[in-house]
Parts: sequence; structure tokens; C-alpha cells
Amino acid sequence: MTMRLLPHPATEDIELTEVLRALSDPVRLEIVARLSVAGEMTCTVAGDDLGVHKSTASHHYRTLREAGVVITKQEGRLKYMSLRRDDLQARFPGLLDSILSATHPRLPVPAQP
Amino acid sequence: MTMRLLPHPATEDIELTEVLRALSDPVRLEIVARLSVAGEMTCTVAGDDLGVHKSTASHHYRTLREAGVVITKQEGRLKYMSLRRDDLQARFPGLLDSILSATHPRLPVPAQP
DNA sequence: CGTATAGTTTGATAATTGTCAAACCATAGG
DNA sequence: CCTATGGTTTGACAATTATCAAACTATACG
Repeated sequence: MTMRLLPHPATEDIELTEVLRALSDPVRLEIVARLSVAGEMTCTVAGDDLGVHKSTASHHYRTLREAGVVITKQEGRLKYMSLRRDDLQARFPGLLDSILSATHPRLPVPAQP
Repeated sequence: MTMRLLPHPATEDIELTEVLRALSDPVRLEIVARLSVAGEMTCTVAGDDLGVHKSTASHHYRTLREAGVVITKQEGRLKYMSLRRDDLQARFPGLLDSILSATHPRLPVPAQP
């Protein structure tokens, strides 16, 4: 029952244009809005009722991860995503906060334990 | 020698995802960085040494304008672009500032008079 | 071991996008 | 009126992207 981190860019390698592009898609922005409320979610929960196929959602998870917006850790069969708040704040101060305050999840999301 | 404003979205119609997408292109981000320093520029000056054809630059001006990032006014033959700082601040507080502080123009830009 | 669960990968497709080149339009100025 | 200037539009093309469906992988559990 070990825990693994999926590969993701180092903080200093996060590119502004890639972050902005990742967040410029409504589906991905919704995922990020949910993560900002829930703190940490499995892909299944994050992708619930998004209106896209699960493979499409999976593609969006990868886009967010490769842009440096989320980090994913695997525990057993589940993959938990969470926002890289501190890394983004260090790299682009205020950016994520300003985006999040303009965004609210369309769907109620379970609070983290 | 009258002055005309080109059509652009009302402040309340500016969409977050469209702003983010507009700013997610390196060429457009460079234009915006220049505008943030120069305050107001003609298209020719804004597009100087961007590394793209002038028709491509023109396409980027339109993208920025339609996303609500810049406003363009025409005086004679010249078109002056400037950032919609106040409108963006009203709509998405802190967003433009955080992006601008992560960006600096690659090229020295003449200060506005 | 066999099966169900969680999520990814691999086509395939349609739509969007960034780019250049050439033609075009509008205004200023001789 | 003619021409040069500043910028846009149109057409073409290659690359990227959002999407679905189906196949696949890996882990947990009985």
C-alpha cells in the first residue's frame, strides 16, 4: 500500500504561458475550481458530471499535471490530484488566487476530511 | 482628424477563459508586456521585431481585442492599442497584475509621452 | 486465479489555431 | 488625383487540440 508521485515539472520549470493555456479550457478550469474547494480528489470524483468522456477527462488531468498546475499521487488503485498552490504562488505570486476568486465549481464537491 | 473606437466587448462580457487563452500565446503575451510598459502603442510599434509577419501580428491584435484585453482607437491612419487595465481589474481583480509581474518585454519600448 | 475498479493509452475525427503571402482598404499628403 | 503608409482580410497550410470509443493496464479483493 505504498504511495507514488507521478512525474511533474519542477517549480522553476513551470511556464506562465503553459499555465494560462491549461487554465483557459472550461473543463479544466472547472476541475481546478473543484480542487480548490475539495483540496484533494480522486480522478473519478474530480471528473464526475463534467460532461465529457472519462478518457477526455484523463487527457485534461495530464494537461494540468504537465503544465504544473496539479500534482498527482497514486495510492493503490486511486490517484489523488491536488493543486500546486505553494509552487504556483512561489513562481507567479497572486496568479492562482486571482483566477480562483473568479471561479466557482458548478457542482457541489465533498470537503476534504 | 477625429478619433474612433474599434468594437470590443463590454466589461461584464469579458470571459475568464478567453482572457487566459489570449494571454497563453507567447507573442500575445509579449505584446501585452510591451503595452504595460509603454501605456499606448501603435500596431507598428507593438509589432516591431516580434518575429512574425505583420498579418499574423494583426491577427493577434484582434484576438487580444476580442478577448477584452486591449482597446484600440483609431486616429487617422494609426491605431493605438492600450491595455484595459481598469476593466480587467474590475472583472478579475489582481489577475492582470499577477501576470504582468511575471512578464517583461523582450524589447525596450519607448515610454509614452 | 479470476473479476471488478480506476484510470490511461491509442486511434480516429472534427474544429481551432498560428503562420505566411498576397490582395485589399482607408487615410494622409504631395 | 495619385501614391505611400498603416493595418486588415482572405486564402492556404501545417500543427495542435478537444472529443469519443475501444482497448488496455494495474491494483485490489474475493
